[in-house]
Amino acid sequence: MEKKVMSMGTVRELTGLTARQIRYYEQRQLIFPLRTPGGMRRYSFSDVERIKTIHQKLQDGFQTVELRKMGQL
Amino acid sequence: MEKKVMSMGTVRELTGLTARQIRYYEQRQLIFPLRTPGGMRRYSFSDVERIKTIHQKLQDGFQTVELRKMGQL
DNA sequence: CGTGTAAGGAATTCTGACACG
DNA sequence: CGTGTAAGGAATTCTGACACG
Repeated sequence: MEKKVMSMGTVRELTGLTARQIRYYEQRQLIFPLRTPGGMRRYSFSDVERIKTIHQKLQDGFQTVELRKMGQL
Repeated sequence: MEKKVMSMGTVRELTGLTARQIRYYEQRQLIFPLRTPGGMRRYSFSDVERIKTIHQKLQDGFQTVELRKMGQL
């Protein structure tokens, strides 16, 4: 499940989040999608799970900086 | 591995085949990718394996019609 | 039969910015 | 801080067709 194979659209479907949210988590150094030669992001199933957890934590009141420090998620 | 999550580009990478070949196998009823509302194809890891097998069989001299009859691959 | 390619269009994604609170 | 949105461009994919052998 580590293979980075899905594009933004699929991740949006699987997580229920918006592209904006997903990209923001990356900007905050919480996820690290791969890039195709053309610049497109590629995510793994693990990334999807991580994104869900991140969003959940944010709902619980945490901030992205804290989540980054926590490391695991 | 049944989830249809990857687009053509990823499948091309994982199989080493061209989009033309992959679409042809679909036209021959050997694989059945999902379609996004916008008409884009989505494949699963199982599809990728199946595509590899199909190509191998073709190399072995089989024809798509025969492969379809065989069913399993 | 299985695959290559040029052609034109449509869907998808990307970045940087302005906005809100 | 986390997210929405309009803007313009670039990458990706789609289909139908002509070609070859």
